[in-house]
Amino acid sequence: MISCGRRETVRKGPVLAPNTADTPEFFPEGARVAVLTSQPLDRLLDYKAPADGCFRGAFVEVPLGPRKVLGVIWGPGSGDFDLAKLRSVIRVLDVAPMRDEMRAFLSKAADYTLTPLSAMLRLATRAPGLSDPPSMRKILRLGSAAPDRMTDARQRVLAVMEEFGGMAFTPKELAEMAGVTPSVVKGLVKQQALIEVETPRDTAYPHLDPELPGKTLTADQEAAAGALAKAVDSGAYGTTLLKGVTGSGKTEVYLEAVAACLRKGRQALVLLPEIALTAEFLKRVEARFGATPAEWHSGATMTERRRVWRMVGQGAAQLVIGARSALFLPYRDLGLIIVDEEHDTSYKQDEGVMYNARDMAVLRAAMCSAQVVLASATPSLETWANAEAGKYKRLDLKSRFGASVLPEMRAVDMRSKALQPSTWISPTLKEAMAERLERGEQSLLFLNRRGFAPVTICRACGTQVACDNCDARMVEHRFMKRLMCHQCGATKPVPTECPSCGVEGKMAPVGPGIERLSEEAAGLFPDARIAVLSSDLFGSARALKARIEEIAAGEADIILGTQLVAKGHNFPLLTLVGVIDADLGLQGSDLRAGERTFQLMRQVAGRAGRAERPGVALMQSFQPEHPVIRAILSGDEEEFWRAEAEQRRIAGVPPYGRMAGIVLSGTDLAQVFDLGNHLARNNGPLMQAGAQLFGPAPAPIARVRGRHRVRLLIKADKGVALQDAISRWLAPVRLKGDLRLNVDIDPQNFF
DNA sequence: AGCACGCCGACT
DNA sequence: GTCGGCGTGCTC
Repeated sequence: MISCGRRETVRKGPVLAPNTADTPEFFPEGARVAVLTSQPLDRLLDYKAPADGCFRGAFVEVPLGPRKVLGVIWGPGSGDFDLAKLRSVIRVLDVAPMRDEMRAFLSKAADYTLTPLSAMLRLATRAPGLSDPPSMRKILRLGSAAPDRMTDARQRVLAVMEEFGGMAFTPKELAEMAGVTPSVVKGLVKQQALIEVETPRDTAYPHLDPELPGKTLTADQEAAAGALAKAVDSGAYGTTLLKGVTGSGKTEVYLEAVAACLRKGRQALVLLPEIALTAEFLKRVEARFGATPAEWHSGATMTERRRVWRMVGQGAAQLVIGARSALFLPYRDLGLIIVDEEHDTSYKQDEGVMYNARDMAVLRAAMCSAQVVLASATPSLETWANAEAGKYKRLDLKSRFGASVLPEMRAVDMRSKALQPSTWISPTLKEAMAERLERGEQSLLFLNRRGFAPVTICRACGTQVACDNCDARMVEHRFMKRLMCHQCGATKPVPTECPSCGVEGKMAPVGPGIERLSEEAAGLFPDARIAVLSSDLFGSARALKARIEEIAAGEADIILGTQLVAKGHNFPLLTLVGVIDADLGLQGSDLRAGERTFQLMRQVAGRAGRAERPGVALMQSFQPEHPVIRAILSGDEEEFWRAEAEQRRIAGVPPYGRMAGIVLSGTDLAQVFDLGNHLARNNGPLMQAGAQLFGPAPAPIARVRGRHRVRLLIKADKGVALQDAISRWLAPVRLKGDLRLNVDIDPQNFF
């Protein structure tokens, strides 16, 4: 992460032109107002407006029972609550009020995801200290008085102040800069040669300059950038699919759209998968605009979050680079949303509020007349189909270096290879790796399985060790010398005797995991520097990113990675990608399995030879004639999408039909099933809407953390008002005991 | 989400 | 008798 430093240019007032489009309704003292609180109540509460009144959209503190909670003035009160019991809003908070378009966005998003509005508000207020007054700090200014006696040290301090005229320093910073002790500074303050001024701790983000020269674009990129800029200039809503293979310069192109947006005085947001939000990326943005933008991600400190939230609301952050939830920041005038790697599955939140940030970006943009750019080398079928149907515009970027830079892609037919037991690197792949090693280039082996071995089996009775809480098989993790459940995280020691038949010494690891693959690679190439990139080997996203940067700089010869490595990192020395098991994910019940495999392989393949050196991608497969594998190898993407689209159309599944999942869970299986059966029997609203209901059936992972899970699946035609039917269907449900019900509109994971 | 209210088992 | 378990229900 790049530190912006704390010495920002002091900037008074918002960077953007004042936005006076709407003047929200005012409620005088004592008027009845409806307040949305962040408490999970799922309805508005009436209060009396505070002394001095309040505007619609104001963030307020209200009494709720014995507590004070955060809320937003949503509109006039409903009036059906006893006036005598009505309590007063305590105070209006000192933050930018919520804009009408944001209120509308949260409402629509709540309706779409069937999530209580209060949960949406919580998503939109995930910053600390909103109820506190803006935190202040003391900074120093040059005073008018001259010090009584000029000393060397004092001279140095004043020189620093002169030199950095527009900058704000705390006493400590100034002392450090001038190389003097704090007491020198203190002395100058006492004599009024320096004056202490209280200023808000949260300062505006440095100004971004869209007029700085960008990278030289090819004619192709120029045309795409021009089209995006024109769309942004229109000031209207629109969505564009920006498709281009790795190395085609998508980032440079969409940064020009950002530049157009900044020129217009509107804010821009670049959404990235969390893992792609790297220092390297921020450096590219800084190089284009001359300063670092605001950054929003899960690892941000409280202080950073507060500053981003407040400054975004004041229009004092022109550009936010952020993960999924940056979509819910209180932008003052959002004109452009880039969703980079739009197909990435991490855009779908699978816990709590289950939303797809890609879809919500389109919704938000439609509500605030902004443009959306969905960027990807391998778009999701939904996006591809929307472009086909003309709902989205589509811009295709050719590779900057011509077609020749696409790596040579070949399948390694594993049926003809007689591999040693418990080895997974074919001779073909081994040979290619040896070549790279000799030339000082990097190889990457991709295997989407964490741990050492996915299964531990008893060679005496065939029992597979399963988790005590879930029905999932436990994965051996040799680095921590334990078995782990990837569903609930429970661990236990690797048993020496079979938990089922009791026979000693017959427990054996079966199948490959990334750790085991690294042992094999180390055995084949004892002198090579091997790096393993698996999410469970890193304590923090920061540590992982740091390691990725080291590797990119050449700190490894062989990189072994899980899903992580397919997410848009640039390894300039990489010229070989080996996909250990290209068949993983082709089978299975997930309707997007084919698409996922396709994206993953394309993207992993895109790693190879991104720089000047040509790359090779080898895919080890037991079914090299499978349409997905063949589509990848042939390079004919459109053919793949057309075939996949046709299959989905026939099956009536997204994007040609609508789906929703209902997951019921609880500790008592019978109770969970009872509820499932009850829901299935009382399915009137669904049937009236013409939807189909499947289940209840045990969810694919039937037990997680000791809770039984039962799933209902709803399928409907595209035109059906699915949310409306589901909410009418579920309205009478009262959950007893520890039963839980989760609605997942457009499920991505079928778990 | 909290927090109170309330209705049944094992203690002084 | 009463202390406290956490199921149920309310918060303008």
